[in-house]
Amino acid sequence: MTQSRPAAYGPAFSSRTPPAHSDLTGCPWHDVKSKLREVGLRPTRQRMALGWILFAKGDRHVTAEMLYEEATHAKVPVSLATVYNTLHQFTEVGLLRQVAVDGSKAYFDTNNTAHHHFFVEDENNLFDIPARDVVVGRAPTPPEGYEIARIDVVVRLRRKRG
Amino acid sequence: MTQSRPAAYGPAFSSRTPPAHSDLTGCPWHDVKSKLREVGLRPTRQRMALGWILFAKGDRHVTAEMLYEEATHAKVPVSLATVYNTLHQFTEVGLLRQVAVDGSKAYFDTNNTAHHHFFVEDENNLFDIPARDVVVGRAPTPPEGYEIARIDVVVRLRRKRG
DNA sequence: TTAGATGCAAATGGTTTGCATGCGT
DNA sequence: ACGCATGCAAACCATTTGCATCTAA
Repeated sequence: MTQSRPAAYGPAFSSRTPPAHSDLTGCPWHDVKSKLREVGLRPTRQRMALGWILFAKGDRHVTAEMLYEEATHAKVPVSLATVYNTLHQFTEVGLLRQVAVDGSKAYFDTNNTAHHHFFVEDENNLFDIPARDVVVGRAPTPPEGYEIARIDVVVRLRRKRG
Repeated sequence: MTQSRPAAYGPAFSSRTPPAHSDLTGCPWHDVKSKLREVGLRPTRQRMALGWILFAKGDRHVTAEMLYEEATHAKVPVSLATVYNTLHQFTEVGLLRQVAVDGSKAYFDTNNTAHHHFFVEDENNLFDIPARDVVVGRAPTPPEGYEIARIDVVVRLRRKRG
């Protein structure tokens, strides 16, 4: 659950945002700022910081509390309320996806492409299922008047005893 | 497993006085009592009542609050704490299954056979996906040291706009 | 009789909200 | 300067817990 510093930028990060200025190519700060601008959110200090933490390291699954602690550790002054606000705003504009696995707390996923999850209840650990391992065979027929908004698959795991 | 109740049972649930004897074979009161005995739970007044409400009408998806209100309406004196206790105990022994769809409240499903769900977010409506409409094609390979405990599929629906 | 069950109320924990102050444009 | 953004603390809500009182066996 602990996160290493966002100091080292993750590998794959630039899926969009053509590099504008040579020396800053691929710089998360830039990417985050563009990301925010693109979706119409003012790039404030805390949104930038949270966005940096969230998107600079590839796919992540965080809870509000986790993100708050990370930000605090990273010496970024943010209130928990703002973390919640930001997570929701990011979700609204499609930057994040909310995953319901544990009735008690909400997880947010930085990977908003179609994919599913593994969840280890005893460890409260949530992670992506490799895209190869397709799980959904065919979508069920929705009842009259409804259409499918999304299909969530959570494969719950337990430690193999032995 | 044994889910299909004899069905025909009036909605009216008069009082806490369980019909004591006579021709009660197949009567939910009986079934519930056996059910409880089988799993080693003492058939107390409130457990009987809650079990009756839950299992006498086929597949159901309830929240603690819903069950509490139903019981109250049915003139069954139960405290909310007991409803929670009972739901959890029933779940532990396999009489119920907990479904995580909405991060905020917990739903309990009386159908504990393998199946999945449709969930209409705007209506907070949860219901089973017909068994025919198999959704899971193949199970993903769990990571080393883990095994699959269960696979939950939630197909989120939205009203078809038209 | 006695372990287990229940009820109430207070405690918890995650999340939200109201409102005064701060900051990006 | 304007208006959204932020922080804090109080409010909220679903759920849990402590403890004294019942009750099924």
